[in-house]
Amino acid sequence: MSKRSLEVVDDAVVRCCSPLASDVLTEQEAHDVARIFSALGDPVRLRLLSMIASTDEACSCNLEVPLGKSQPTVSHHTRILAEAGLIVGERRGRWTWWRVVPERLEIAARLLRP
Amino acid sequence: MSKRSLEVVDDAVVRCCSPLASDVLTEQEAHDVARIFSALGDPVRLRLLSMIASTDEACSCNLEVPLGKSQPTVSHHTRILAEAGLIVGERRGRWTWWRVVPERLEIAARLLRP
DNA sequence: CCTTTAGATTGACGTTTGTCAATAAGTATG
DNA sequence: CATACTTATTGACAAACGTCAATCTAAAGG
Repeated sequence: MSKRSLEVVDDAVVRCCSPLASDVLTEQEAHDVARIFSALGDPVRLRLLSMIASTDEACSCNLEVPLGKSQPTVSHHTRILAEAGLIVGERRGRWTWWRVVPERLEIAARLLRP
Repeated sequence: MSKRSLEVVDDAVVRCCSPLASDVLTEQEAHDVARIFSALGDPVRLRLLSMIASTDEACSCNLEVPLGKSQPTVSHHTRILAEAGLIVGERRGRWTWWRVVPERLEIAARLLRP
């Protein structure tokens, strides 16, 4: 695991993919995109992501309460979203500010819709 | 569990949702959409889906070999995709023919891209 | 320094998931 | 019916996941 948990761990998928119906995904492509979708495949993470997406930047300190999850749990989920490249965090002073990475969402969207 | 495993189990999500950034997802919305994304969140299922999407209809008999998975495993994955509403299966004679449900993919896509 | 605060990490736990062998169920054909 | 064939289901098992209490790390302010 990377020393800095905030960065995108796997960016090979940036070049991925044609729409689902165009070509059969290779195992590598499928593996890479599945990482994005499985990060999206949890209700708590989806709400987390929509909270971050609804503002320009969101501080972790504002996410815990509305989610109704413990601080370690929120941290766990932000980590997974970050490792999937869907959000990036920037530490400023005491707080970490999160924002979405639209290009990353676009990769997933492009697979689902021509 | 439904008696007929081929039908869509949960279609409440058909009305879902605005793009991620528009509003914070409710728990119910998040739960419903997460079901779609988590069905997409496995490499084998993604390849399965892209195989089906690449032809009008795909027979299970043609999926096993290229996937390199056992017959029960393929059946398991088609079931999960079907329960997420992403594919529907129709039994014709000995074979089951699968096809994708584009409106269902569209629900997921609309969440990711305005 | 010391204290406080925000966030990450660790460890433990029960649950869910992906996989396959074995078996059952449904369908065509002799 | 009996047999062969295709798909679904069951049961088992290891691996991965979601959760939280406890702990650690890093930053700010006195």
